[in-house]
Amino acid sequence: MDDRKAAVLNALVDEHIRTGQPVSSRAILEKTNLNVSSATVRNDLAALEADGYVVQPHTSAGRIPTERGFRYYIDTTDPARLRAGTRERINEFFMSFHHELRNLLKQTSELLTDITAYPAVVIGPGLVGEKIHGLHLVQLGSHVLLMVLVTEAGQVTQELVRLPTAIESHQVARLEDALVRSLVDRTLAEAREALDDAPRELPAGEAGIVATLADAAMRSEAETRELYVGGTSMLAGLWEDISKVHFILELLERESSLMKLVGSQPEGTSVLIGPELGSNELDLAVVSTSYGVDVRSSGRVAVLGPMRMNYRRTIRVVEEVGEGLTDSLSS
Amino acid sequence: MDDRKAAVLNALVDEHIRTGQPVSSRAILEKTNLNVSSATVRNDLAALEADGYVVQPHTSAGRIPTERGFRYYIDTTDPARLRAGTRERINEFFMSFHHELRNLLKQTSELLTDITAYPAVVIGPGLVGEKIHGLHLVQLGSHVLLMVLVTEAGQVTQELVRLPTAIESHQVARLEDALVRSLVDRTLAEAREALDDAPRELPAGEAGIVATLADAAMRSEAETRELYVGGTSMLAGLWEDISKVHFILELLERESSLMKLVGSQPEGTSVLIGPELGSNELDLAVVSTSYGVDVRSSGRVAVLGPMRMNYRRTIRVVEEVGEGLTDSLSS
DNA sequence: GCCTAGCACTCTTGCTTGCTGACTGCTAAG
DNA sequence: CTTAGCAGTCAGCAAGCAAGAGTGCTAGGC
Repeated sequence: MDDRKAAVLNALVDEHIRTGQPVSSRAILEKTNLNVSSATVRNDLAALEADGYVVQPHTSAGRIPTERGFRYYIDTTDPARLRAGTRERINEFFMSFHHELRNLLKQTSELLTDITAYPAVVIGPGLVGEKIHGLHLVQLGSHVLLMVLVTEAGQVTQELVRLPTAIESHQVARLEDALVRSLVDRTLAEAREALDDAPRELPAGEAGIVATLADAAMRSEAETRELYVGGTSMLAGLWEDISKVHFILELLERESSLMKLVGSQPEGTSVLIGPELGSNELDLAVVSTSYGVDVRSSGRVAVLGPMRMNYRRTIRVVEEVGEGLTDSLSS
Repeated sequence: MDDRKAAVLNALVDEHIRTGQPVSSRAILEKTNLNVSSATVRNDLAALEADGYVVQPHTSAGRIPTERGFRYYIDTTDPARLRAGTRERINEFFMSFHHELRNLLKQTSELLTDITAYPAVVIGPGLVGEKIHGLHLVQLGSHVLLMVLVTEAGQVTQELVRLPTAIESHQVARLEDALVRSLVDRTLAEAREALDDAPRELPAGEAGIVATLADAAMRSEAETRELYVGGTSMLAGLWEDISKVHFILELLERESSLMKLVGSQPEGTSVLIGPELGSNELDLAVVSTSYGVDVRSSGRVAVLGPMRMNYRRTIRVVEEVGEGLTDSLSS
């Protein structure tokens, strides 16, 4: 790949991203300052086509990049510098302090989507913690309790517990006491052992309930990462085909798919396109980066769009937002 | 409105819901067992049009219901009986116990969307509680703490607190103790008064931090209802026009709009269509019902779709699911 | 050996036209 | 009040046509 071919390819991808249309040899000529004729560009295009970087949708049309063409463009083009207004907007967002964690993350996804005009995903910080730090019981119905568990790292689960027998409200406080004494400041494994002692202090009827509650606590061990999706309405305009919109919406709904796409990337920034995302023939690109420094405060932010997304700008924005979030959570 | 006109109108709406197309006089004849000719039906249709129940998209087309026509249909038609398989599916869902509150609500919205094929919304239970029941501090960064607050009713907020000075990990436990002693088991108003006493026990540097943390606790008072939206991918197929899909997606993203549409309804089942939802000329219908018995465990479940939604079935499904959720949370 | 002007060829796109079929409204009679 | 019959209207579809955009190829120039 010589210099001119590279320039032609990058100009072509740039232009295709801008217009969404096949790009003609003349358009490339206008966008570059190569001192050659359109016929020369056409020769280069033919070579690029032979190498699999571009294709022609039909004989008398311009070229559009293949997935390989996009890949080359992404790997060789520098991220854009953001306009001062945009940088300022991001800085302001993270300057003004956000009080509620969930709100911060939700609004971060909205910030990303506002600036990039693509749907955005934020994966919440890990907050993985083995030890139980707090435990609270709330009675919802005669047979139903809500048990709120807080781990040492700040992870919260709200467990529902259905009791075999009705319970009086004055018993709830006593049960809570018993559970707090036997579970708090212990890992779940340790707690299980400690359990055998706890029931002895309680009336016979309540011993069984403690066991039920403790079982519920055990179950909550699984890490549940929180996911914040913003800007789904954007995608009505991004993909022409309504069936593609449907597909992407479905993807955004399935938390597991999103985690696989975004969550399983190595630390740092990554751009994945089309087939690299698993399913073939998928007009999708995902730009993501990690935030946070230790496992408690770290997660990922991501933006997704069609393959012809504005990578230069989007990558920059995602990185800036990732840094802002890092500062907010761990400085 | 005589009997035959009512029958004609209801048959027309039924058929329009089924096909989405304008309904001709002949089609109505085939769907009803009226012993009249199509010309008679045409006369009735002309009368219904004069009364504003139906309109003709163009001269030589059948009729489609107006918003008033839909309203009449909804108010006079009985909900459908569900197929045994569907009823069983709902029962099974609520029989198998769900351990995590957030999961239960999320999956309930998915159940609704699965059965009805429309997007669904679940508004979480109130869980409003004034008194602070638990408080936990977690250190995220040198200047950032995460404070988890649990109210008496089980409501959880995760407050981020930025400190003016760096903090050592051994101080966190002491701060937590101080806050627990002064805030737990008090309402936020009472806590504010109690605050003046707490700092005396602590080293000078930490007194200011306690004040900062207490301020954060005060701020979290605002009730934050949780919203679970499922089945957004459905709407790619429900509305023809992509700009409508865009509009509805936007609506589903704005929690405030959803709360206004769904949350502000009186207890029981309600069906709102088009203009009744605020903005005019809006092809939208919302079927919702309340669940739970007291303020702690009660919220709403809702389904939304185009005005030509299958009301008879949808109303039934929403009500059954609402009842199931009520049992799960408050029996 | 690389570049370029010129030209023939291809294929999409948009427009027009005409036709068919679906419904209605109206009229006059039962 | 109902109905048979008929004329009138309009959307939807397909075919045909012209214009325009863009390429590939060839032959000649540096």
